[in-house]
Amino acid sequence: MVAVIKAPRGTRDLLPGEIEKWHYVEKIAREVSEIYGYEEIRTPLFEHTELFQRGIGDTTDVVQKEMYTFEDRGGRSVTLRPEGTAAVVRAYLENHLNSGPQPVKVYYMGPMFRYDRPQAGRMRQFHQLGIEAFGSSDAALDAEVISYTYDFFYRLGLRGLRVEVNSVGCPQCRSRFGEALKSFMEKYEESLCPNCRERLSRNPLRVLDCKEQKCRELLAGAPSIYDYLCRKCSEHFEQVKSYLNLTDVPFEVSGQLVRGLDYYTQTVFEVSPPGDGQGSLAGGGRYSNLVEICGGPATPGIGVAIGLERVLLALQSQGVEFPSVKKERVFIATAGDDPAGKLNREAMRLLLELRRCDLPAEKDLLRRSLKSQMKQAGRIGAGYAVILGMDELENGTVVVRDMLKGEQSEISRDGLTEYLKAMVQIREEIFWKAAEN
RNA sequence: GUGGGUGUAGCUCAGCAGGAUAGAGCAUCAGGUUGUGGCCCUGAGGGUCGUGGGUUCAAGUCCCAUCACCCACCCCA
Repeated sequence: MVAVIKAPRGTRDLLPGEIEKWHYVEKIAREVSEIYGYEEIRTPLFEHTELFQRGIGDTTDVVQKEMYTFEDRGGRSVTLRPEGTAAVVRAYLENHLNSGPQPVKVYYMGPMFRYDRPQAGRMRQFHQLGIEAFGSSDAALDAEVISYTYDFFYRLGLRGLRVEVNSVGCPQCRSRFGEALKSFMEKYEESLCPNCRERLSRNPLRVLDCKEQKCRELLAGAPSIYDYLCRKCSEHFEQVKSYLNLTDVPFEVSGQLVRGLDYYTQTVFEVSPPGDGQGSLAGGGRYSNLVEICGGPATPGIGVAIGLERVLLALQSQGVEFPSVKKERVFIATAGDDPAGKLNREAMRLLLELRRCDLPAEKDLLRRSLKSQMKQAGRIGAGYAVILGMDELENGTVVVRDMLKGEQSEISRDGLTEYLKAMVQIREEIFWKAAEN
């Protein structure tokens, strides 16, 4: 036997039993998006490599070591999207959404790809829900995006989340602050962790969220970003906080919060699950230059990306129950010998008839014994079994067995559909009422 | 890219200081006399013990390498 091929590292299959949870999360995502006025956009799963290099930033880890980049047969360098924002910006420009009514508010949901080493809540193919809003730099929009994120989590049933908000200012504020931070930290260079020494020259702001104890202690005396925000950025941040206070989002201001993607300006935020687990559930912020970087006119934008695998993990660890809406199913079984295939043909007719009437129905597909068929009916959770034998065929009847009660009765073949429809409806009402309590 | 852990049937695991045809529970399939599920009983199928080397009279059991998975770091969702 040849070896079975396994799914590539960092990818996995979502099987029946688990996929229903995804459907539920996706349903809530669409509902919240609609309520907040975001419409769906779908962009390709791969783009020209250059889009991500320019959009995300050449110096970021994502671009430097995590991209799935390859040449297609035409010699073009393409990359499996590692995140959603750059592609949405591209689509916004390419489809001239910038010359339509503003703001433009869209959401996306789908797989992203990063060549990382897999671990809990991190896959090479993972899924994000995200929103992007273009054309407005109003602080109310910042609050809206954060509120959307929180609302999505809240509706799913997640509680106790930590929402951190910060402002990294515009490029001017940032570079002034970076210099200040750098000259401060350089005084203690020998006490810094090797990583931070590296960061000081490359991207000084990143030392702010170092987890090393020593670095953290030093940071206590470090300059604050808030002393370096220009008047405009400072005012914007004040407004964001004040709008946010009008919502029920329990946020905290965190001057240490820095995000790893280069395009963020001003507002940045992150949502993490309770406890000291590092992985955040969502991260986002404002990007005032990204549209320009991608070749468009200066256009403000803001967005968030939510990691759905992590959301599922958080739901699981908080013990959130998923609603299961199961439709009643009917199983058609044939009884006794059927050498001429008469029963089987009649079962096929019944099957079609029930399905035409929107009754989910199954029949035996393995030519098994009645006993096995009943077993199968029970296994798939059929509410009713229809049993058809030679006697019934001759009498123009059929036996309907209530699989929950274990009772059965013979009814006329012609009235089967109406009978089952009525029975199923009654039972669904009972389920519905039970679910209400 | 770095570090740590794990790797025996589909699943969860046993396998005692290395020694006889590698086991259990669950799952699957078939039966428990004529056309009936969920309980019970019986039986069957299913494993090159991740892979490749090595040590040994003998390795699932020891050593090395490799791969995969898990966890953590980096970074991020």
